[in-house]
Amino acid sequence: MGLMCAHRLNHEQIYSLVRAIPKGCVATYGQIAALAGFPRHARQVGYALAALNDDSVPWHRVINSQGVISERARPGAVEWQRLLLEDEGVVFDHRGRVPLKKYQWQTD
DNA sequence: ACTTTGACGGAAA
DNA sequence: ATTTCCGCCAAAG
Repeated sequence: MGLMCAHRLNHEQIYSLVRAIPKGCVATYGQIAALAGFPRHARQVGYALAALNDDSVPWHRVINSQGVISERARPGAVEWQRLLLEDEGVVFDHRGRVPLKKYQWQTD
């Protein structure tokens, strides 16, 4: 039933947290890992999202710690992600970065 | 039981 | 500011 503290970070834990990111906000890979209880596992969050095959996960709300949309193999993916974010009100700065101060999901 | 495949982040130079 | 180094590992075939 409830959530137990797992001894490893699986993809579903990551997806659950990403589903909780409010519309119009962003979270960083490292932030999701830390919220899951695995502070230095940002890369795994990227791996999980790369393997994603689930429409219910708002993967576009996850960006890197610089406020930049991370590069990936598939051409056009970065531009697509930006459009999805802009559609929900996220405004990028002139360098193509999301101001984290303004849009990062605050939890605590 | 391997081997391959990937959307990171912090520190140091 | 930019580059390099290194720790990080689940899932699918």
